[in-house]
Amino acid sequence: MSLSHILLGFLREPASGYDLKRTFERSVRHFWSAELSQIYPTLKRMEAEGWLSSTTEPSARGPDRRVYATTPAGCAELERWLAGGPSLGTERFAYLAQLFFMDALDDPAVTLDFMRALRDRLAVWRAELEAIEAEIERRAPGFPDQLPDRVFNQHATLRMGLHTLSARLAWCDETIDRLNRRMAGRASVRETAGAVKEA
Amino acid sequence: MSLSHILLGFLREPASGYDLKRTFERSVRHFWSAELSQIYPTLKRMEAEGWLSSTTEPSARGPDRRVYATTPAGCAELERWLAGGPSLGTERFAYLAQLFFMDALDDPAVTLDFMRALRDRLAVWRAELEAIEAEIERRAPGFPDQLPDRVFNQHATLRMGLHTLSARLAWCDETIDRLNRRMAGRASVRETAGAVKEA
DNA sequence: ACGCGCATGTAAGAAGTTACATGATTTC
DNA sequence: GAAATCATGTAACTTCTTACATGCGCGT
Repeated sequence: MSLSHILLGFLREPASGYDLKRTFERSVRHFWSAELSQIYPTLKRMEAEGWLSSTTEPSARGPDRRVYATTPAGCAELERWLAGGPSLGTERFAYLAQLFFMDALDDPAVTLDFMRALRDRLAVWRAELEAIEAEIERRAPGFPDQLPDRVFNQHATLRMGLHTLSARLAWCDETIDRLNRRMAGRASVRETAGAVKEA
Repeated sequence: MSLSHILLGFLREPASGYDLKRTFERSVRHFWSAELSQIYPTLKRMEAEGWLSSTTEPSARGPDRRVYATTPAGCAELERWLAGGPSLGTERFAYLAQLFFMDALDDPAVTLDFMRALRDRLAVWRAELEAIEAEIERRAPGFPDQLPDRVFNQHATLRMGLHTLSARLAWCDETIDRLNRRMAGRASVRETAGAVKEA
C-alpha cells in the first residue's frame, strides 16, 4: 500500500491522524489524497505491524490527540520503499474514457463544450499550483539551486504538476481547434450540398 | 463506477467478457485497464441492473461464450454519463510520493538514479504510443481532418497521452539537470573546504 | 443556543488486485 | 505431450469512498 508509505514519510515528525490529513491538503494534494476515515485505520494497522508507536496527549482545544511516530522498523520500511525504484501504477482518466465514447451522443458541439469545460477546470487547477510555486520561490532562501534536498524534491513534484497541466491545456486547445475546423468544414459541405440541391 | 460506463461504451457492439478484455488492451490501455476478474462480475451486475442482456453461443474454439449487448436502459445510462461533463477523479502518482520523501535516503545520487530510471520507463511508454499513432495515421483515410467522429475522439485521447508523456519527460530532464548542477556545486564546495583545511 | 474547528473513530459498500480453478482446442 | 490461446468464473484481500456517530471548547 502506498498510503502507509506516505504516512511513514510524513511521520518522520510525529503527528496525529488529524494533523496528517491537514498535511495532505497542504502539501501532496496535487498527486495524492486520503480521507480521515482511511487514515485512522491505516495508522492503527501500521502500529500493529510495528512500524509506528503512539502516545496519547491532551489537546489545547478539543479531545485527546493520539500522536504517532515511526519506529526503526517503520523507518527501514520507508527506506526500502524509496530504494525500490519508481513505482508506476495504473493511471485512470475517466474524462478520457468519456471523450473516447463521446461519438455516441452524435453531436460535435457537445464534444466541443466538453473540451472547453475540461480546459477551464484544468486552468483553475494550474493557477492554484502556480500560486503555490510563487509562494515557495518567495519564501525559500537560495531558490532554486541552494534549496535543501527536502524542499528541492517537494518543489520537483510541484513542477511535474505544472508541466503536465500545461501539456493537458495545450492538448485541450489543440483538440478544440481541430473540432472547430471539422465543424466549419462540415458546415461548408452542407451549404454546398444545399446550393447544389437548390440549383 | 466508471468501469461499467466504459463497458457500456464498448458494448454498442455486442461482445463477451473475454473480447472486452482484449479490446481494453488494444484501445484504452493508455488511460484505463481492467482484469477479467473485475470485468466478469461487473457485467453480471450490469445485467442485473437492466443495462445489459446476454445470450450464450458456442465458440469456434474453446467453451461457450456469453455475449452481452446494451439494452435501451444501458444506452440511456451511457448517454447520461457522457452528457454529465468531464469527471476529473483524484489522481495518484506513487512515484511522485517517493520523490517527495526521497531526502530520507540522504543521497542525491540515489535521487538522480531514480529520475533516470523514471525517464527511461516513460520514454519506452511514449515510443509505444507514437507507434500506435503512426499506425492510425497510416491506415485512416482523410487523416486528420476528415476522420469520422469516433476515430477522431479516440485519436484525441491518444494525443493527450503523447502530450503528457512528453511533458513528463521534459520534467525528468529538467529535474535531472538541476540535480546535476546541485551535485556539481556541492562537489566544488567540498573541494574548496578541503583546500582550505589543507592550507 | 448554534455553529465551527478540533479530534476520534466505525460501518457499509464500491472498486480493484492477485491467486486460484476448470476445461476445450490448436500449434509446435 | 506440452504450451498457448480461448473462455468462464470464484475467493480472498486491499484500497478507497461515503455516511454516520461522538464529544469538547471557543466565538457570536
